[in-house]
Amino acid sequence: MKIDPRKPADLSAQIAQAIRDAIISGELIVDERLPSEAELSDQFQVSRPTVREALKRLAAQSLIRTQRGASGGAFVNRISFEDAYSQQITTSTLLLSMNAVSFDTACEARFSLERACAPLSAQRRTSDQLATMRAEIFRQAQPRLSDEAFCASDVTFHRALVDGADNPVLSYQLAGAVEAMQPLMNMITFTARSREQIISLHNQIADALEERDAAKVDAKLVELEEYTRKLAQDVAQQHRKPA
Amino acid sequence: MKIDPRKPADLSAQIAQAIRDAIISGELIVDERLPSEAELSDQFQVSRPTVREALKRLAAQSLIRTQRGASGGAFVNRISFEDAYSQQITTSTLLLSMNAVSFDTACEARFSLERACAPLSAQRRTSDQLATMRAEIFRQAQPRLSDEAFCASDVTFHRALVDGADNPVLSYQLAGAVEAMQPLMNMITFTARSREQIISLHNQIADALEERDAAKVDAKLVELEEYTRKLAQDVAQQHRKPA
DNA sequence: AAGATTTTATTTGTCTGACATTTAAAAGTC
DNA sequence: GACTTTTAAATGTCAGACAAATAAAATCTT
Repeated sequence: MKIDPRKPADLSAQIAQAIRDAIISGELIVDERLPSEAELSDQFQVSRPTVREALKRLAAQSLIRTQRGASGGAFVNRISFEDAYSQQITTSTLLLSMNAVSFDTACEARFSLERACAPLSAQRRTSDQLATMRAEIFRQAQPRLSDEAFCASDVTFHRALVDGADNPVLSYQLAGAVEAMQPLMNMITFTARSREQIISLHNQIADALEERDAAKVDAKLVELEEYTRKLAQDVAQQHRKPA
Repeated sequence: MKIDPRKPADLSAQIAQAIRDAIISGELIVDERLPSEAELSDQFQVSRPTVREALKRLAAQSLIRTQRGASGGAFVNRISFEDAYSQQITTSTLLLSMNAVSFDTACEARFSLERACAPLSAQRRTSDQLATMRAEIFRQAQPRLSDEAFCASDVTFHRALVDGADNPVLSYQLAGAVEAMQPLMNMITFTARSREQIISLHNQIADALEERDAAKVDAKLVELEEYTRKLAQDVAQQHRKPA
């Protein structure tokens, strides 16, 4: 692990990159302890605060964890699916909100990915997952539910569907797409009529999963996508010419 | 933005989270300048190094960028698709390598997602993207190509397919899945026979895209997935009883 | 000798104060 | 008015110190 002090980039960024490369290449393995901050400052010929800034960068990416005390230090972290989820959700959410991604584009991506899970989910869904979906549908039918709570329940429903595929890699990839849509969905005002429609489709999706009918799940997801996009269009139109 | 100094977590982590929340909630908007490090240390009642560690954490997530000099400072960064790609690839790659995800699981996820793009790509692919795919197929046919280079070309081919869907959100999500598979794919030794088979399928996929035949693209992707999994199984079997 | 307690050493977390470097704006010069 | 110089503000880096946590070693007690 070497750095070039003449490079224009910040030393702490260079050091972080050097350690990151070592982790990715397998030179440093999971749970291995890095040299102490003092040793690293010697090794890279920089001060301790600079080393610390580098380590904090890596900690922010969940690449290392630190522990105080004797026999403490910085350890290479095994990135868990949990860690990866939350990072992905943060990034995806900001990516959509900051880059003026159209509702249609996001919606298309989300439903395309979700439909990719549908056949697997139809095969493998557990009764627990089906029960979760039914419970969320029940919650969605409560008339006093706020729009935000309705959307949150929608996310839970769809995550259960995705988890039904029983493939953690798929679940991880989808987490970003499904959750990142939520702020966009929150812009929609759901009328009693539109909620009824969505709940009906949710019920049909749950039915299809119960029957393990992949084609029907797919068809209903297509319907749901179309309906969702229509709702968004209505909102956009009302914005153009308000009452 | 407030922090609680009594909390067990590191101050720099708390400060980073407070600023992160402010960005996510929209309290801080893109290109807005954060207070200077000195001002932040006053505000949070901590020292400048602690503030700096917090800022480096945010910089590692591409949430802020910094600029030196007068009228410099830390600015809220617009997360680009580029930034998000590279972060996602790093995370996905480590996630797979560190968590003993089986080849089958990763492969299933990757092809499921890719098949989600196929119908859109069949509709929208440009002739440029088709040309890229043909060029990569040509490269793959070079007999002197190393296994690593063959895999790299494979990634380029499949990314072109995904980009054909003309949906940046989909491309972003897929980048992780496709690229993260590469280290796993690199474990496969491609014989002349298996390369021939893969190239043949690539050609048929390109043909199908040229004809805008979504069903055929899908079918060929299924074939390719099956063949890839078979190759991996052979490798695993050879490991069990080596020559 | 075994177990409980205290001490000690190590390591990260934090602070203070300083200097270097970069950069844009202000001041000065022709 | 255009160019040059100066200045001020901000981040980047350094050195040295102390605080706090923690595990291991040493000591004490029974």
